[in-house]
Amino acid sequence: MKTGQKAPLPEPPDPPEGPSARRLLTGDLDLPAVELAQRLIGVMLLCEGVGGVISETEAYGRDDAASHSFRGPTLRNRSMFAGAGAVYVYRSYGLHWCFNIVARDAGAVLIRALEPRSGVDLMRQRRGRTDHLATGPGRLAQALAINIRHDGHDATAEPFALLDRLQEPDILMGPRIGINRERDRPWRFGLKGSRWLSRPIPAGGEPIAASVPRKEWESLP
DNA sequence: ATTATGATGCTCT
DNA sequence: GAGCATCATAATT
Repeated sequence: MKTGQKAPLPEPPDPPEGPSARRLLTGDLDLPAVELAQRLIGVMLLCEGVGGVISETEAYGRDDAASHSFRGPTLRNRSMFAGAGAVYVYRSYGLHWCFNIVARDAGAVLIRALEPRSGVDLMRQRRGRTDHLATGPGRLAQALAINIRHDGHDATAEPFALLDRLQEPDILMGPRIGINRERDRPWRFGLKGSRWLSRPIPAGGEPIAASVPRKEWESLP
């Protein structure tokens, strides 16, 4: 019998998604932030061919005090006002880059984690380690070499690619991480059962029907 | 296992 | 000067 030792994690194989997945277009991204955040779970994100399957997202709405767009356009957040499908990149805590895809009406979806699938060796090299390659927004950006120079680019065009999922995933929801305002909104979404999450989704964050928006979350009290 | 803390740069008050 | 949509390391149960 085994001791309590945890088994080393097998590294992910290359391209299971294959070339058959449809590439998402700007029109696919023109959704309210809460819907887009769910729509992107299971989608493959690549930057110059390096990336994997999105496993965790967070939605930030226009009328959401936790959102960078809440107080209107500024130099930093101008990409959030560039229309759905734009890339919004900002620096976090002075050290890390965070990658967002802009949703409808100056909302955005923070891509918080993905399952490495393509270019894993390069991701390891950039991260300087073999595990925890893209679980967490700062780690993800480092692994994909995303930085401020990508701000304002089109998420559906080179160097980026979004390849659609082939099946509707089961999605968990929970409170967003690292914010102090609007803590009550369960706008963090994760692929059910995935180990590629920055943190587990707390129990009680019940599964929701994949990609079905809940209107009651969309309006402010 | 969980909690604390320092690093670091930019935007807005 | 305050406050971050964070992460890695160290200290502590």
